[in-house]
Amino acid sequence: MRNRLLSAPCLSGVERDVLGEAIGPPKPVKAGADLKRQGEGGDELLIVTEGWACRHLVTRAGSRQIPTLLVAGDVANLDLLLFDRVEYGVTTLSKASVAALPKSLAVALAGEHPGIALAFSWLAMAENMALSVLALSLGRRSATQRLAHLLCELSVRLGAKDEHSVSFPFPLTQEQIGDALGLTSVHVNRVMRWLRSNNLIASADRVMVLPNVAELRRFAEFDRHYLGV
Amino acid sequence: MRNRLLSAPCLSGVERDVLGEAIGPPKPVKAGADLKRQGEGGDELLIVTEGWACRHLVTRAGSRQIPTLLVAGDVANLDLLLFDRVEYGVTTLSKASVAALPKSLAVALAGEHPGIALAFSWLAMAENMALSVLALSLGRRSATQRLAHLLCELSVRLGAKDEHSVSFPFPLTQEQIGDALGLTSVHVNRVMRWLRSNNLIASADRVMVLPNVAELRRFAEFDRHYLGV
DNA sequence: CGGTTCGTTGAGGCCCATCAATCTATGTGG
DNA sequence: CCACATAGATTGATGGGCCTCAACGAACCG
Repeated sequence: MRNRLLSAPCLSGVERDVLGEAIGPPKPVKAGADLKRQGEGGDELLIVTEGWACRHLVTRAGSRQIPTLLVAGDVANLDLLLFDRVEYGVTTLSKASVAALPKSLAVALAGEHPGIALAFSWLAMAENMALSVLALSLGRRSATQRLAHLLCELSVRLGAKDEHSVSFPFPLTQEQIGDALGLTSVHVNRVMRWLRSNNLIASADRVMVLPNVAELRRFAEFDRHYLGV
Repeated sequence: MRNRLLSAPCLSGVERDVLGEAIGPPKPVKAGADLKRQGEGGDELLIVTEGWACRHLVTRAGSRQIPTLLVAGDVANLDLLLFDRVEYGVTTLSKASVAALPKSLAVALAGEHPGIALAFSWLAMAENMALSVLALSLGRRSATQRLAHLLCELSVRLGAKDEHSVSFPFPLTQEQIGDALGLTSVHVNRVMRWLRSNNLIASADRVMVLPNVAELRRFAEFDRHYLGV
């Protein structure tokens, strides 16, 4: 089972085990469940073990932005470790399973094991790079490139084999995609049509197919280095 | 002298001193100097002690995005601590002074002092929240709100007194502002004109004046909580 | 079978980019 | 000290990418 936190390179074998055992058992959650409201606190880190979730922010007018999509193995609210409140909400986007790591326990472990403290840093810095690349997308890329780039990123994060053609489960609605890309669902639809008609994607039922990953990456100017992989 | 890293709440007094003494002396740098190229490595953390700098990414077509403006006290390339290469460039935007903290020394200190390791985490997570809020701006806010929000953020980060009217040094060109907001310099100019004609800003020579901070914040939907202050 | 969510498509309009010109400020060399 | 070059600010005209509004179809579900 993939776990982004446990895969930090700065963890020793012992530390990895200790940290792994501190994480509670996964619990099933419905789609569309608000795990955390924007600005709330809480006393446990949430780890998505199955399905999809996201962090999101909302303007007063009600439009939503998803800075981070969360897939199996991702930590939802890492910031909570060192901040009392967290400025984003966490919501499931599909049926999912979520495990908890008590904040106090995480802090204690970080104090005892330097490698665990570094693992938290590592994860935070990795998210940092991803968010910087997102800023480039949102600020400077066309809608088409933005979507293409997101799909390239997800194919890597979901561990798809690096072959000519790639496919992975993809349960998001076009509205949710739009919220991740700063677009409306209507425009996401048109952009997907364009990518499909150019054989860069071939979505089926809840499954995304990238028939020619190399070309899609070239088109999106995707460079996987920023994912820390 | 403000220092973002040393102001982490998880540092003990001793740790703060130890970390402070590990940082080298500030060295003067010209405006527009490339301290680090996109994708480069390096063996020292850079800390801006005076003037302005930025992290930036560039598309193949050459358009630039600045995810983070760096002012006095900010760490430029924190990610370097745990990653071999860093996916953004660092450039000064004005005449500046920059101090260095050797990477190996920083890692060693983090290993000996849990509080120092947590301070790195703290800073990374704080940047994380700022980047998430940036994503909301870039994805969902109008150009005018984006600029207003940036100015509100800078007034807080530069430590301006929280009075009815606020002013702070502001040496950026309109092109650099555009790169931070995902806009062209031409449009930045028009947006500034609009804000000026509505008495929300009153820029003088290299100095930004916010005559009515409360109203500007309301307009920008600015909530300083995300800055971890 | 009716209701709801999501995908799809069209028409029209606005925000912001693009291209281009002018103006000012700053500095530089003769 | 002036002529000139350069960078940045300002303004106009035009166009396009994406939003908004609206309608309809398709899939799913109780």
